[in-house]
Amino acid sequence: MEQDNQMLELSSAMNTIIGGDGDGENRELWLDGEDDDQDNLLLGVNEDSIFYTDFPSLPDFPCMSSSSSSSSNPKPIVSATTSSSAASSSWAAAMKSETAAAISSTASMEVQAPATLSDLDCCIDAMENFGYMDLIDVNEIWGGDDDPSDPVFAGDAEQTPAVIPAVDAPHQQLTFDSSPPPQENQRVITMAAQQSQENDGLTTLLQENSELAVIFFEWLKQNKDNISAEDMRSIKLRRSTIDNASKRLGSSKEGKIKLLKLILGWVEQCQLQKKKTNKVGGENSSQEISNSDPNQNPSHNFPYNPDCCFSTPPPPTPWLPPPPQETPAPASFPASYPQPPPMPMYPYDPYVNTVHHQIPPIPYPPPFVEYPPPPPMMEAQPWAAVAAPPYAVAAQPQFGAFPEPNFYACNPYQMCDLSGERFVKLGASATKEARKKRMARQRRLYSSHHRHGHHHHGHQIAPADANSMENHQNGGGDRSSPGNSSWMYNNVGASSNVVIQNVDSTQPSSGDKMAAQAQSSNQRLGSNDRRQQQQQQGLKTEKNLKFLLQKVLKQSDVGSLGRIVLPKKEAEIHLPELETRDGISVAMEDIGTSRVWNMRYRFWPNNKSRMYLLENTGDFVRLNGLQEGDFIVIYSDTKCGKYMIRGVKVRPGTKLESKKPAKKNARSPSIVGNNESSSPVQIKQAVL
DNA sequence: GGTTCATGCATGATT
DNA sequence: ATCATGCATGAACCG
Repeated sequence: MEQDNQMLELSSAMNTIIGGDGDGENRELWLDGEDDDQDNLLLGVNEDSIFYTDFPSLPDFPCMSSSSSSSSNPKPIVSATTSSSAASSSWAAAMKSETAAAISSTASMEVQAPATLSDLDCCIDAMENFGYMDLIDVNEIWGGDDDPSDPVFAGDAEQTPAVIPAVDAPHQQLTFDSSPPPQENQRVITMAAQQSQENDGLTTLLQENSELAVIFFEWLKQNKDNISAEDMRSIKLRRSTIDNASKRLGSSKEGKIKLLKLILGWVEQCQLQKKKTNKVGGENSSQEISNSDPNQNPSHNFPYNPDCCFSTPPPPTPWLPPPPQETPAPASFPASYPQPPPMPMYPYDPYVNTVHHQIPPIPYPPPFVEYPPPPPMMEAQPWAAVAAPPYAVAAQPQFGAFPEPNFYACNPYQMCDLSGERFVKLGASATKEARKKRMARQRRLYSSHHRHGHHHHGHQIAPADANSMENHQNGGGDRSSPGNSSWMYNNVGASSNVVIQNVDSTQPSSGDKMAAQAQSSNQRLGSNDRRQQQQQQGLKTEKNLKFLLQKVLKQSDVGSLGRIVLPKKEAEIHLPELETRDGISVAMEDIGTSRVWNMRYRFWPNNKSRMYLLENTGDFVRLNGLQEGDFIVIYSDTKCGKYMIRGVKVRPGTKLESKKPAKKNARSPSIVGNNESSSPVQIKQAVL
């Protein structure tokens, strides 16, 4: 509520500045009073700057570019374009020659303001999302409370001479809470005027109002480390600009205060941008790292990225997943694998072997995900090709499992645009350390694995542990997994090319040519289709899924028992070893619905053997409308380290059940043959 | 003969 | 009475 109120107030303030004509076609830009580029707006971003000193520049703020045509009340507010081209014609043109370059060359930026209330909303949403990242405190930025000292929203600012309190806090808000002594006031005015000499517009503005001077001076104090006197001399504001702004903002103190803050905020942005540019040009990204430290000054750490998500509006709500109704338990497979491949060095995979966290749902553009091809028969069978859900589907946000250190990188929305230069740097730098730690952890884990004979009772580990072990046998990016049964899609580099690797040593090598051909054909077809679909979508592959096992559902699997018997061999190979009959709980993400099912993987003693079961499958089966003859496929996501399950319905009329007697004792060899040949698992078993 | 696995059914818990 | 759990049985399959 409070935030809503503030949003309204802000919007109102913006309207005031804009002039409130509500005509999107008639938006006028000013500051220099000449720039017609309605997209170059200052206010919105600098609203932040008003609240935070040293706030990084936020060019191309989200809301603005998303703005839109649909808005009935577009509100471009202030424009301060200092991009190289515009500088010469507008803002920079007003500068004196020797100083103009200082800003124009370093402040190649566009600052935009929320154009509409909805855009503002969007901004806030985005900020809140970043708030998840602990990078900024939304409440602080937008004022969690009805803070009467809020410089923008406070209504009594004009009545109260502004004095900015201590400036120790790095991102302290400018607040007005008391009046300075008259002498001090005069001194401040003088100093401010001196600082702003050669700057007729700004000087005039400051001299006109002592309150502004105080604000200006305190701002200078706060930014003394970032903004030098030289910098200040570079601030050129034409008197006409001031006058123009005054018309919009009103000639009241409040209006002028707003204007001053906009100006100062803009200067900060420019200065910070300048510094960033210099440092980035330097080489090392250590500064970037430090700046990206969420534990540091949040206002510094706003994940600004020129190419960031803000250039693209967040996806519409259809992307939003339904709230998780199933509590997504962390994937918790004990790290125990019967035949771990030899492993000279535990490879790093940023997306695997990480502790899963439950996170709140965050809207983000779902990555375009390719799912590994089903085993041969799935696509070889005409019914499967039709009945199976598309392999390339838009994955929706998950609630259950995200890799710990790379969560942000895994989340396209929070990561904004992964191609964004700065974010790439930040992400790369930030993950370096995590990578080292992970590698060390993985080495420890792996060695521990061997020391304990693969008995990790109760140890929770992501399925990708095994995958990382397997998939990196051949080195860094090679995810082939010799000695293990799997088909993998490999996300190669950033090109989203998919490499299908059949590295299933347990597959029939020569005996089953039909299966092999079908498999090969399937992979080609599937790959091409997926690639094409992917290109159409223009999205990136985000996941590496490894096929683990498949099971044709029997009547007892889809019945009321809510349990599915898993093929023993595959279960023992691809799923963690179970020490106790109680097994382990495992979060299975339903690929079809994106729901995360908390299932239980366990076994029953059966004679001298075991019988493996997946329990709590009832809802999953019902939701997917699975029936006898349909099948499930279980994958592990090697990037995010979680299990994924897919229910595949067979084409109506060709269901296996029609070929299969209900009673096991009624099975006949011929029928059995038909039935089992439709199951890759059975094929394997038959061959093996 | 050994193994796998579908499912019948006994038992206990819950409503 | 119903449901959930888990064991036992036996058909099918394999070597």
